[in-house]
Amino acid sequence: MAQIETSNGMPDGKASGMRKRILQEATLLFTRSGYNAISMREIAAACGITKAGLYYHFKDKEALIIAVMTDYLNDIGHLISECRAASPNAHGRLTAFIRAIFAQPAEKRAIIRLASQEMSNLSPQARASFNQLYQDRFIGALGEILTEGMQGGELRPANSQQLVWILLGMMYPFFYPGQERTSQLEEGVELIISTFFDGIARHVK
Amino acid sequence: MAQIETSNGMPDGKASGMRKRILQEATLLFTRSGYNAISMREIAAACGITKAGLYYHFKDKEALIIAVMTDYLNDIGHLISECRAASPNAHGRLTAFIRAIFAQPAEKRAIIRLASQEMSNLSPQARASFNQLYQDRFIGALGEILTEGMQGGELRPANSQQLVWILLGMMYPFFYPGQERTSQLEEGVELIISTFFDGIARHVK
DNA sequence: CCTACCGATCGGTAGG
DNA sequence: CCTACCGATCGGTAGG
Repeated sequence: MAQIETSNGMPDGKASGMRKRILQEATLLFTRSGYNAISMREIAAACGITKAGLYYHFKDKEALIIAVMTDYLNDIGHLISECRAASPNAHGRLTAFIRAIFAQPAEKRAIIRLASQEMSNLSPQARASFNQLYQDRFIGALGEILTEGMQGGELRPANSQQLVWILLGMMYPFFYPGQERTSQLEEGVELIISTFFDGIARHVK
Repeated sequence: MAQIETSNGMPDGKASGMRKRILQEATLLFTRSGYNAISMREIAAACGITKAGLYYHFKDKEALIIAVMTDYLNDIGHLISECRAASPNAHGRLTAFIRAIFAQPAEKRAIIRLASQEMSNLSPQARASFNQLYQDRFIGALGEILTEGMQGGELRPANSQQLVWILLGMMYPFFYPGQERTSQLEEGVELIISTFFDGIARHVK
């Protein structure tokens, strides 16, 4: 493939173009096969550079996956803020969040799974700092929406943190590179929403 | 540590004792850190034998993880049969299943997560055959319980296969080696059950 | 960003 | 010929 760089000769710029390219390719490869299954050589080859070139942009392999996950967590943080502003109640806010996540490219939302999956393979320091970001930007922000919904009487009282995990868990199977699951994605999204809020039992109206 | 073998001198027996020991240790290590993060040397050391000894019992690393996952899938198959027999309706059968899974040692139920997670790291042949077993013993068996519940009017109509994935997804976060999640496990189990069947919205009775 | 490499460790197998 | 391994090393590859 030909090179895609639209500009070069920027010696001190942070957004070098290649850095973004590396993050894109690493996201694809890591979410497809896992952190340990992907070598720095493979990522370099996907980017059209050598392995040593990778180490110019990222200190080591861990710094690369941390960048992938941190960038996405920041996106998620903004997304949750928008969903909160878009509706006054928990149902509206959370359905907006769920639909927005599934409107993303599959390899983007797969980073949520990647983060849970590879947390144990991070160094203790990286794990600690990333875990805090994960809690602040993601789990905590969703938990607040649930807590407010319970206080307003919209939702029945429960452990908000556990409910966040349960909601994310329901979405989890759709974060794998599935086969025909893609064509049934819209159906799955609505099933997640209706199950989470109303359950699957046939209620007497 | 001392050897734990209770008997020896069984020249033609298949259950050699060491084979079970290997499967136990591999289960712990693989579920804790993932397939690629654990070396055959580490598994051998945990068993008190050399790496070459491992290869006497298992042809290669893939055969070992396949054995871990297949043995557990067979247990699950029996478990689902028992849950089916224990109750006449979907609610009773599935709550029995969920409670039984969470009554297992954490590293046992973590194999469910391991299977989803490491499927992509298996060779195409192994993946194909394992996927079929997974579908037969697990996903399909649970899907049947849901389908029957819908036909009997107990559950509202929906895509059974997707609902199985959603139910397993809800349990998924509790399949990680969590910290304080263990003390809140019973609360989490009941929250999964009540959410799956009734949802989290405050319904008018 | 590349060429040219390193210490170490990977999964797997030899003869005994 | 068999079992249940061991000590040493194979060809390749990991991150750096």
